[in-house]
Amino acid sequence: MDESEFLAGYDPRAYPAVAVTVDVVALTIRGGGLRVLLIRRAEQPHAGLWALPGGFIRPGEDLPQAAARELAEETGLSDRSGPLGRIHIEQLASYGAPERDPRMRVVSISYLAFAPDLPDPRAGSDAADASWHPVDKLPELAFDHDRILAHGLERARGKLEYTPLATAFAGERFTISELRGVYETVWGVQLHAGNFHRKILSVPGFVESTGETTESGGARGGPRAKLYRAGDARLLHPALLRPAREEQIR
Amino acid sequence: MDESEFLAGYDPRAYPAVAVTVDVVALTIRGGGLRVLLIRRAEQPHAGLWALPGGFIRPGEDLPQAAARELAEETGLSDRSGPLGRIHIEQLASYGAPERDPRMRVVSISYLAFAPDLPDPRAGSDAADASWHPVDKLPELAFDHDRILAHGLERARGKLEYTPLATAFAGERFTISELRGVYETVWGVQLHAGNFHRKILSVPGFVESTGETTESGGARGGPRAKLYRAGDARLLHPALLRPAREEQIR
DNA sequence: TCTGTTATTCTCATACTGAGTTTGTCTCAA
DNA sequence: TTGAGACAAACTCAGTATGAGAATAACAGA
Repeated sequence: MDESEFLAGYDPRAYPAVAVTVDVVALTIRGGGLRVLLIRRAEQPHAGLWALPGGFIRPGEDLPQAAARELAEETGLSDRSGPLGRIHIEQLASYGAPERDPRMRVVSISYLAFAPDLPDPRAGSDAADASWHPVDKLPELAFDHDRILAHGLERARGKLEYTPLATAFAGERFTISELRGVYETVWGVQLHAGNFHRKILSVPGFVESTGETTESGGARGGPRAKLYRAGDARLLHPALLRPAREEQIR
Repeated sequence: MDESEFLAGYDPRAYPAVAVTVDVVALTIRGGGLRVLLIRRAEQPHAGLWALPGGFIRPGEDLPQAAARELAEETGLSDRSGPLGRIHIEQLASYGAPERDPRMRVVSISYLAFAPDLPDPRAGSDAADASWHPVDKLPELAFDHDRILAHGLERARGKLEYTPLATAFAGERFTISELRGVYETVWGVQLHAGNFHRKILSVPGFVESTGETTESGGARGGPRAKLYRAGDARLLHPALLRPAREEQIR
């Protein structure tokens, strides 16, 4: 049955109401680890549990717009100005299992956001509490948000392979080592510094030199590092592949 | 605002109704080309235009289930039995621009389906007409279905690179050349037969030999080809990359 | 000044890819 | 029956990419 034929022949209000929400998996790197923005639920069901920020879409509001608004409400930053201007947001997936919310039919469209070290979230009027949680030490999550988050993490890890997304986690200017830190943090593996360095500089358009170096060497020694900024590539070619794990192939 | 806090505090029925539909981009290979299943709209708006099969989700029905049902209704085949048992269905993306349907707010969750040469669709009671259209010679489509279809095609092309999806377009048993034909059709490029052959056999778990060969040589000559079936790999490693196009990198 | 750290560059063996060639089987038409 | 062309399969070879390790040099801190 075609959607519009349905609409022409039936009154949707005669069907049980369907609520459409957006949920945002917002990732940043803080304190040396990958973290996700969670809010603590104030109301039933699942009151007291942590959940992804999200909410009902508003009339006249597009989906990506709703996701940006939800994120802005939690971080206190506007999408238009300030550091949030560099935030990357993309659609992740949709979840609509009939019983995922015990009260009514809720279809949730999830978005994935990446950004360099964001400020502490402010608990809005609608959230009891909000904070950045290390993804490797998560509390129990409300609804099916653990599944959504797992999906977001896997998407983020995959996207580092063939897009310059890692630069979105770094500052405006960064060193190759900082970029390597992003990969190591998100992938949770150690990379060979020399090979990584060679690879980054050999992928066309990934990074471009600023001609500058850091003000001083590293905290524990070492020479000053050259500074780079993000290049103009939208895809990395050849891709920067994770070390293959046999278990994910079969 | 969290979805459930919203729900606890507000009556969703007080908001304008939101309709949730699924739309299916069903792809198959027929007549030497890649084709998509389209139905001709019988009702306004866009009556007479072609559209992707889809429809309203039903109470108690999960999203993938709704997509499978819509596809089954158009093809006349059940997902549980027959050739449709081998169909691959995955979620594509969601579309919810406020004005994408002129009558009311409609959020559509699109699904992508691949299958070997499917039978002719039967026009259901709800569709004026249904048929497989070559993707390189499309009619004008209703709503934003051109965008959804373009997204589906790009996803399909990408998935051939790192998953054994191509085998879902081939029959139960196939030759390396047939598999190469799938890649050439979906990607729209010519591949080097020798290199392709070497590559397919070198990727662990992509295909496994049946020990058999075709009954006779090709229509225009050539030796009998060995027959293979799909292997147990879920990811291809190393991946089978498309020839890089500069324009998609920058 | 000495020691340990780290950025950057090299080396070298192995793996993968693109392009072309070789061998032998098969269909079709003269 | 035979020759031409088609095609599966395997091979060659040069160019490129990757993994592992080592070398070099700049720098922090003791």
